[in-house]
Amino acid sequence: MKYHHGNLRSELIRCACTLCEEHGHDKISLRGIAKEANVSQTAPYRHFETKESLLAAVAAYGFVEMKKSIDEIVDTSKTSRISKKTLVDGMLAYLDFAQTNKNIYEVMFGTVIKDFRNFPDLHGSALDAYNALKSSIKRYIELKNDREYDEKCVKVWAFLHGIVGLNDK
Amino acid sequence: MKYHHGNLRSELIRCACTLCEEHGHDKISLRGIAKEANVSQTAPYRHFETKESLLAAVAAYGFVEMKKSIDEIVDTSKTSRISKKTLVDGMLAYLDFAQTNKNIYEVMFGTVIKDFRNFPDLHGSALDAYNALKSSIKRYIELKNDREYDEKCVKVWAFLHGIVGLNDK
DNA sequence: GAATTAATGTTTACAGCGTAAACATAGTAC
DNA sequence: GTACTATGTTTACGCTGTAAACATTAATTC
Repeated sequence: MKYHHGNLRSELIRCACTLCEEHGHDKISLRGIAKEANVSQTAPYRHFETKESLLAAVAAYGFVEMKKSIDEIVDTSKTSRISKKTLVDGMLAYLDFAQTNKNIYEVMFGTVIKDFRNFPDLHGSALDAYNALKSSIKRYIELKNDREYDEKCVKVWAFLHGIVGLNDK
Repeated sequence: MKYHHGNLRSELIRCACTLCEEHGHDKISLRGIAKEANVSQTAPYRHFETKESLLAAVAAYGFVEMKKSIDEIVDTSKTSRISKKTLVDGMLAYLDFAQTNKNIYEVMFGTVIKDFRNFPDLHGSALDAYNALKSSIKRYIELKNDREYDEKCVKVWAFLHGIVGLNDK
């Protein structure tokens, strides 16, 4: 085995995602992730300042995948009208993602990461996911201005997020 | 100082609530709580099987307080009609409680407690809070049967919970 | 009321955690 | 080739949840 891994950073994120989804974010340790990647327990510190910032990368990955899920139903690059069914399918895609990636979803929306602004990548990919939902709303109803789309989008997102949060309770 | 505390159990819950609301559930330790209550670090184990079950008591306390908050606006023991404003005020009471008790709310709805059914008291007080919201809906609109009230109540709760969850994001 | 038992406290111990510091090795630039 | 930088390892520290053994007090039994 060679001393330098080559692409440890992305490998760590991959391992973290796998272990997180398998056991939950509160059951995984930096040491366990390092072990899974076959490196020493402190190797992650060459790529991530803290455990939180590795989990921020996990969350960022989650938002990218979430956007993909929505995009597969409603192509956000287009602007033509969509049916109510398609809009609802997009929302169901959100719920399906949350259910399939329960533990990563928890990292994305829980209190593990205290402030998204500390992690620009995460902040960016979260915004992308938000805009995917907003775009699908734009293609469904006509509103006066962007502000109104934001208001509608936040309501929809809150409802969806609420359903996810109350699930199994 | 006497050897036996007298009412350590409730004192521990009180300390846990205080420290939790002050620092967040992920920043507090059993040892810290024990120290706050002026007992040895393992004393809590005479009253709680695990840290999780002490936090379950914190969550239960939260639901009791939450029900109180709603009850103060909409007396759930009565059945007379209420105005839309009163209903909305009840919902605002929910949001206000969540904001004021941010960290305890996190314990109530987060993944700290894996399964409410492991903690009958918690399960009961959560149900009481749910029924307080449901009662206020009953006093506002007339629906066909209890099932429909449940559907409506879940939607309202999901929306409220979603708003709380997306706050500061 | 003394003896026994149960309840509730303390002390000690252990393995796992995040992470800081010192050190080792490998790839890059001149 | 030599210096520098990036990226790995080893070691160490204080904190954590909690198990086990022990101490003290309260409750129960006779």
